[in-house]
Amino acid sequence: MSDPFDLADEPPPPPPRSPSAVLRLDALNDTQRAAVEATEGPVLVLAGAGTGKTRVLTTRLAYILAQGLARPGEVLAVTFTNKAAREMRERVSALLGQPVEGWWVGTFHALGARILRIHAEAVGLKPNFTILDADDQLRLVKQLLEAHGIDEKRTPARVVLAAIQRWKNRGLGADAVPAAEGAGVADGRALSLYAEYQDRLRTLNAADFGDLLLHCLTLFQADAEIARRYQRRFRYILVDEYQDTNVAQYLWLRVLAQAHHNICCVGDDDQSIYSWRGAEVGNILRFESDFPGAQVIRLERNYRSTPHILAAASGLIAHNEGRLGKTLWTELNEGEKVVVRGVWDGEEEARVVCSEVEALQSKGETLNEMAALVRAGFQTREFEERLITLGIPYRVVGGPRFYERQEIRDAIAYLRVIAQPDDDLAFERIVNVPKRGLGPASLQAVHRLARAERLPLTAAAERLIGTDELKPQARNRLGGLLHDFARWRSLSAVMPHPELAALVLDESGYTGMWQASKAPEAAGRLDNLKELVTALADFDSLGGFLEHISLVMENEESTAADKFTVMTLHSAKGLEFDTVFLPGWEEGVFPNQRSLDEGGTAALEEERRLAYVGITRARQRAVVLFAANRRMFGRWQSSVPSRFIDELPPDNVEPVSEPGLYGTAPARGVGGLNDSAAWTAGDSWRPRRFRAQPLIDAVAFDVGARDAPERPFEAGQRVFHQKFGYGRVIAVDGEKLEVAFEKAGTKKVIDSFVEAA
DNA sequence: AATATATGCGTTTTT
DNA sequence: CGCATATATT
Repeated sequence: MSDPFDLADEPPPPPPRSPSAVLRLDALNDTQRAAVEATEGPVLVLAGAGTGKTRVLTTRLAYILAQGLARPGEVLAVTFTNKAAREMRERVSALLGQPVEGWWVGTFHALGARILRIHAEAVGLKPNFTILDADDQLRLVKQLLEAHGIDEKRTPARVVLAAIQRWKNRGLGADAVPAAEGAGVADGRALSLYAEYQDRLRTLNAADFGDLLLHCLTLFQADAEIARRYQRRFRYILVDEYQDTNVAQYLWLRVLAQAHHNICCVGDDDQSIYSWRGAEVGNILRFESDFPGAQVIRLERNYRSTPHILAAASGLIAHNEGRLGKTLWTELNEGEKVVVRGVWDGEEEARVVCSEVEALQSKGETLNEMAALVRAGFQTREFEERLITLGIPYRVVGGPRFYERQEIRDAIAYLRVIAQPDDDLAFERIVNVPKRGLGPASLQAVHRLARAERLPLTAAAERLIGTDELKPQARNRLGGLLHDFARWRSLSAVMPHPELAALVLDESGYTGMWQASKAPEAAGRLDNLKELVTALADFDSLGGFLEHISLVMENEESTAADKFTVMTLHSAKGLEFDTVFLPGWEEGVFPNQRSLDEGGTAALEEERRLAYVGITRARQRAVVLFAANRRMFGRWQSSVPSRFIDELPPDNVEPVSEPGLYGTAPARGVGGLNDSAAWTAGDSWRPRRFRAQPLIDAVAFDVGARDAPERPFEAGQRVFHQKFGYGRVIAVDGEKLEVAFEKAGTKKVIDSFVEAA
C-alpha cells in the first residue's frame, strides 16, 4: 500500500527472461493455453461457467511475470470482489513459487482509491479523505432534502441517491448530465441536488464509492501528464468478470490501456446479473469495436457439471437473445437429470430439501457440498426454520455484516472523527452517543453556524463554545467532547492504535453505555467491540484500518465446519457445489414480479441468466422446486410454475411431483428421484395443466396429513397418518401403501398421506 | 428523552 | 406477516 511508485520515471526495460521462472502450461487445454499466451494486444476471453476461467486468469498473470514481460508493478489486475483479488494473489504467488510484491491487484474501488489518495488534491480532496458507505450517503441526501424543505414522502432520499449513483455509474459528473435527464427525477431537482451533494462531499473531505472511479476519470482528463504516467506504467491489464463492469469502469480501463493496449478481459455475458447495479452487458458485447484488433477466445469446455446439468442450463439460456453465444461441452459422464419437483407450499419445499440433504449426508456427502440458492432473502427463512428443527448445521450467506452493526459503526465513527475532523457524518453520529445532553437544540445551533460560515461541524462547534449562544450546561459538555477529541487526536500520534481505540471507547463512555444497558443484546455488542479492537491490531495504522473497512465490507466466514449453505443466487456466482437446490421457481418469485412488471424483456433475460447461473453451480445434482402455494407478505397466494421450468429441455429433466397435486409421478427420496414412470417428460407439468387441476385437488387434501414421503416406504416401516394414527406398512405398490394401523385397522392409503414415524 | 402506537412497504447488493 | 421508520404520547 505504501509503495510510492515513482511515476515520473519511465520504467526500466523488463528484466531478462529467467529460465528458472518458466511456467508450465501443460495442465491447460489448448484454448486455455492460447488465452494465456496471447499476451499482446486486446483479448476478450469468453469463459463459460466452469471452464476454468480463474485458472486461465491466474496462469496468464503468472506467465507474464515469469516470462519477464513486465515487472510486478507494471501489471494491473482488476476484480470486483476482495475475495477474487485475494484468490488471485494467492494463486499467482503459488504458481510462481514466491510471493509477488508491489503489483496492482485489487477491486476497481480499491485501486481507484489507491490512485486517488496519491492525487487527492487534484480533485479537491485531501489525501486522508473518508470513504462513505451507503448509510452515510443516504443520510447526506436526507439532510439535503431537509435543508430544501423537500417532502421526503414525495421525493424519497433513496430515489435521489439512486439517480446520483446511476449517473456516476455512467461516468457522468453533475455538470455532464444532460439537462433533460434530470427533469424526470425528484421534481426536476435531482440534478441540482447531485451538484450540491458533491459539494457537500468535498466539504466533508469524503468520497463515495462512485467517486473512487469518477474522480479518477476527472483526474485523468484534467491532467494528461498524470494519465500518461499510469498508461505507460501498466503494460498489462487483466480484468475479471468483465460482464459486470459499468460505464465508468469501462472508461477507467480504456484510459489506462491507452498506451500499451494489452488489456485482457475475462467474462461471460450469460452470467451478467448486475445490470440493476449499473453493469452494462454492452461492455462485453462491444469489446471488439471498443478495442480494435481484439482477439476473442472462447472457453467452452466445461469441467464442472454433468452433461444433463449443462444441457439443461444451455437449453434455458438459449431463450435469451443478443448473446455472444457459446457452446459448452463436457467429457464427463452423463449423470443424473435435473430434477424438477412440485410441492404444496413453501414449508413443504423446505422439508423436501432438508430431507434430501439428510439422505445425501447419510450416503456420505458433505454438507459443504450442498446449497440452496434462492432468488430473494425472504426465502431463506423457511429453510432456516427447518434446518434448525432437524439440527442440520447451516450457514446463511449475506446476513448482517460485522461492520454494519450499530455498535461497530458507532465505534468507527469515533475513530473517523479522530482521523479526519471534517467528517461531519461521523461526528453527528456520536455527538450524543452516549447521551451527553447534546440534543437537537444544541446540534441545531452548531449546524446553523456551520452552514453560515461554511465550516465543518467540529470547527463550528469549536467556535460556538467561545460564544454564549448555548446554555452553560450544553456548552460545557460540548467543550468537553471537543477537548477529548483533541486529546485523543494527539495521543494517536504516539499510542498504538488498538490501545487508542480501547481508550477512546472507554473514556467516551461508549463502553460504559452498553455495560449499563440491560438490553439482552448488550453483552454481544460488548463482545463485538472487543473484537473490533483486536481486529485493529492487524493494520499498521488507523488510516489503513479505516480504508480496509470502507472497501472490504465482506464477511469472512470460516469454511472449516461442515455446513449446508443457504444463499441468494447473486451471491452464488462463482461458486460450485456437488448438489444445488433451486427453490421457488414460480412466476412472481422467479422470475421476480418486479422485473416482470417494470423491466421488460431485458429484465426477464437477466432473470433467466440468474437461473442459468443457478443451474451451472451444480456439479452432480440440481433440484429445481416450485410450490403451488406460497405465503407472501402475509398472504397466501397460489402460484404458477416458473416459465423457466418450461424452458428446460425435457430430455434433461426428471419431473417429480406430489401425487394428486399435479397428476404426476409420486415423489420419492433420493433413491427414487428418477422414478418418473407416470410421467412423459415435456407435457404433464405444463402450466396449462397446473391451472386446470391443482387447486381443486389441492383443496381436497387433508392438508395436515399430507407430508411428503421423505424416502420410499418399505414394508415393515412404522408410519403416521393424520387421521388413522400410527401403523406399520404391510405392502407397497407404487404410491399405494397397505398399512396396518394400530387403532383404525388395515387400510390402503396413498403414500403422501403418511409420514415416516 | 424515552416509550408507545401508527404506517408503510416489501428483489437481487461484489464495493 | 415482520421490520423499519415516523409520529404521538407521557
